[in-house]
Amino acid sequence: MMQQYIEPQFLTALEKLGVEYCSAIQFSVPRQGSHGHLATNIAMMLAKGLGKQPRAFAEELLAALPSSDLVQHVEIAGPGFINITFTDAVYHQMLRDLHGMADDIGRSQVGRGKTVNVEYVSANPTGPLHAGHGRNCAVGDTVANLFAWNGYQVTREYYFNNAGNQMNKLGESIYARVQHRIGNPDYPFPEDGYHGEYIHTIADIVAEVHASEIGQMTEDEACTVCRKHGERWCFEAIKKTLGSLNIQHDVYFNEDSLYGDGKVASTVEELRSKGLVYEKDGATWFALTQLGNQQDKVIVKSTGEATYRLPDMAYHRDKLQRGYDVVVDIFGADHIATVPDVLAGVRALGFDTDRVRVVIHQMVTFVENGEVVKFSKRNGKSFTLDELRDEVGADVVRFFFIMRAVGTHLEFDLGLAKEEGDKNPVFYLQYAHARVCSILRKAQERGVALNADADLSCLVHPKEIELISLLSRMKANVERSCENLEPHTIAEYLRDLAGAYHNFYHDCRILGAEEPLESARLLLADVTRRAMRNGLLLLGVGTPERM
RNA sequence: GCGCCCAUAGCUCAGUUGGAUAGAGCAGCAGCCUUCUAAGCUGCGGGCCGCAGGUUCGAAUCCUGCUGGGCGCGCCA
Repeated sequence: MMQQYIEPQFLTALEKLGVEYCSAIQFSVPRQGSHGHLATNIAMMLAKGLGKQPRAFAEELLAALPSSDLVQHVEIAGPGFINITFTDAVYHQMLRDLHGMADDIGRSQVGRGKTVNVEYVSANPTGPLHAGHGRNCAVGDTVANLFAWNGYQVTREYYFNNAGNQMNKLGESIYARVQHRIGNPDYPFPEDGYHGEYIHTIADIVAEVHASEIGQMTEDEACTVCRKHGERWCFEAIKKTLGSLNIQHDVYFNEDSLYGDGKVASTVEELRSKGLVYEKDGATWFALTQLGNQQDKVIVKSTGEATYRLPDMAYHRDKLQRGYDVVVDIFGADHIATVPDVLAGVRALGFDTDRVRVVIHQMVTFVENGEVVKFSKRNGKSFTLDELRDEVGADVVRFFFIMRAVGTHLEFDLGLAKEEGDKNPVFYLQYAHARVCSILRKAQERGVALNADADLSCLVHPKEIELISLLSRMKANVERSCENLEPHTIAEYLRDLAGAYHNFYHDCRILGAEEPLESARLLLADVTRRAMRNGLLLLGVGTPERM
């Protein structure tokens, strides 16, 4: 936001010097206060091509720079940086502009008119979500939110498979428990069956609902009944878990439908017509090596069933055909091997895979008291996302899973997560929000009204300027976070923002300050409240007004 | 053996797409509430940015090669 006041003047100066430069001038906010409010390396970037010394060229540039009452002074530093120090008037103008945005602070329109499909969670209905799924859920939903906050029209999609081996195992596992229940304790439990507590729960339901007829059915019929109950139960459980984390999908896409409407078959035929498919050992192979990948892979087994790669390609083709400008996949690191194959296939089918953006997040380790926690304390088996949420709360779940860069292995500290106080980073943000709300409430009680026309020129304290500066950068941060698919940068930004507010609050008395200071500070507090609130909404966590 | 990801303070991690003296939280130590929420703020200590080369005005960041860890490499998903 700040650079909009100075960039045109640099362009004018360059023009005056007869230097052609087409890309945007880079400005950055220096870490160090003594380096001014904004710095540019433009002189260093261009000096070499012009055969000049960076500092000498910077001198020429400054001489050609039109004067402005928004700029206090400009200086050349170090190897050729140009450091710009603004007058406080720039900050007052920015705060005024931010206030004018009302509840749109931090929103951008860079994606206006564009559509995006974000696919995430996508766990098959063979059981409740486990704690490790949490990262996919939180990252996916936050990425979807980021697109929405950048003006894109977003479709949140869940891809699932309710056919095949794993689902049959589910049905068989439930059926075995039903048999145990109805007086057949020796009925064999399937090898690699599902052992969770929930299988018993579903078996209870089946035994109750189908009490009379289950004994009459053939094993196959009974397993099918069990599988259907299992699927329904699991999906309900999954959706309930997601709902409790503030996550709702727009589309549940059934993999099986790709067989029904011929999209899987046509994918094979199209690839075959391009000479990329061959038969060997009774199976159908996809010639990935011809596309530069490491090895050819089976796409239809000798049994006639497809391997997952094939419907995956058909599915991605379908999403691209639906016309989304951007198609985003959120995958765990364990799925990494399939990505290049699927993309190669879709590319071979004639689609521009630049439209596909894949977010691969690394695995999660849960730690408590310095020890790795692998299993649930409650049942000694897998640790469910519900249990995690019950233990630490939905806000903490969402925040902890996105607070680290997706590319790094995440250590989820349960001890820290359960902490309801100052150590917990979510509370730090929420507390800042609640604190601003509190002061606005108090102002109202005292009859001090928020004045949109307040004279802001009295805001000159360094902590006030720093807070405004940070607020002015929110939109750019939201844009960059979306462009790079890096939700954690929002968490970082909000921590800085909360810190800047606490600093301001500590050093600058608001209520009771002499007018026009009181009104100006109150306005600054209110803008901070809305920015903080928007940031928390973007992350999908609560925005408490009292704590 | 091959592919992808990672390596930064005692611990967990940031690092503005290659910038100036590498930052934060936690842990440790020392301070700040008769006034708007102390779930806050201030200060101190703590570093061969895994190792070795290379690219250039300039590298934690880019390239190459090592070392150490994670995830994969199936006619499972």
